[in-house]
Amino acid sequence: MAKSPRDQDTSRPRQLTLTEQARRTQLVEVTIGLVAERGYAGTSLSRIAEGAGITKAAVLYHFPSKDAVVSAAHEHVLTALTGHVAEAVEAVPPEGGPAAYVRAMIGHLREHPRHTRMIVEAMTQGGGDGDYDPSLRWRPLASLLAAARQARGVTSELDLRTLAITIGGAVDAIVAERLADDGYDTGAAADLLVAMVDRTLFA
Amino acid sequence: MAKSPRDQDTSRPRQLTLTEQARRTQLVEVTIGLVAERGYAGTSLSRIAEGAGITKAAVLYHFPSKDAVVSAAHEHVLTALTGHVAEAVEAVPPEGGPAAYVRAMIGHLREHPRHTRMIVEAMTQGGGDGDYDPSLRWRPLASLLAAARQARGVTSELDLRTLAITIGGAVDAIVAERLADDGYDTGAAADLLVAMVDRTLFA
DNA sequence: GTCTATATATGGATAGAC
DNA sequence: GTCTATCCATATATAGAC
Repeated sequence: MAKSPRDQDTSRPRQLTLTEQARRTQLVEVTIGLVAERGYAGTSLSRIAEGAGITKAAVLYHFPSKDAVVSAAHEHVLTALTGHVAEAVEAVPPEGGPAAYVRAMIGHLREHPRHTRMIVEAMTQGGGDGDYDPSLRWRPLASLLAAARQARGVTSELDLRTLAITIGGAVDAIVAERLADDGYDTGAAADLLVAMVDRTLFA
Repeated sequence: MAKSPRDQDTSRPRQLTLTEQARRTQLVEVTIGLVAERGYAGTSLSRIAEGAGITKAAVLYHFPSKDAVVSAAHEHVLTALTGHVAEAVEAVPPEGGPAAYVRAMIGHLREHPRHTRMIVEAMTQGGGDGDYDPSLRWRPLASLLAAARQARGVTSELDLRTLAITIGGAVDAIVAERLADDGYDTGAAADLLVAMVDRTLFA
């Protein structure tokens, strides 16, 4: 039996061949698409194989299991999202951090609607990983909120955890609405959310 | 083969026997529990039957299909939630409607954590129904917001659709956080959310 | 009203040929 | 590197006995 690329010795990382890379990328893309339109439950090994034009066994040559394919897809969309948001936040002064965060999140998910479903599913079911830890999401944002307040010299009491959780949920809901209605103006929605947040944050 | 109770002539609705009622109720309860702890995907006919102490075939005697069981469970939790919230909203003057809505939603889901997962799953995958229509959720809330503003005589421009969507997402996120952390104070969270909403609504 | 037995489909995964 | 063939588990659902 041929050795799977995943089984290679990882101590001296080897360059994947171009075709291997292409296949893996293709499989990840197909998986993202399937999750987007049929949901996590409707994404089977058979359909992934079918979408890529190969057999189930061939898929399992490139990845050790179905969960590994889904995890790779999950990681891919998450990396893209966090990278985009981090870049946007770092490009503005601390006071503008929260606003940049909100606009980058909504903007990215609006531009990549196929990624959106994948991310949502990953949060509710832990798509391949163990359980999802919500604090991974709100803690970074809470830090951002604290930094913004400090930069403005605001010292009043405020539950930043709840504010961060609230913002996260609001972003999700706005993106979901956009998914259900192409005509929904996410820019205006982001503006309103930012206004609410800023008023609360700097009060 | 015995006639299923679901196959009866519906033109003259018949009283279900007590044992039938009890079984159906039990099956719905078991299903809610399963969805709560194993998710929608992990809720199979076998496990429902096992949980109720009967066989798969027996379950399919009381319901025409597995999806019918899940739909019934879904309907049950949704009816309980909307009933509770409607009652709370009607008990206060219009200006207090939005606050009552938020507190009732968070309070109910906090008191019935097993229902929560079921409702969330129903929204993301349409648990048995077709696709979920988000406007079914935000439209009633938007009306509530409009009524509150009118009662206070506020006439400024405000995107009530986005505000309603935002509130819904925030409530979901707060409830989810509570699910992940028993120590999270949902009362304080509701207070903060209500404060944010009222400030935006009556500005 | 509930069971046994069975039909049938689909899922993920493996062994070994080529 | 990909395929055929196969295995095994689990799923929903039905037919008919009791």
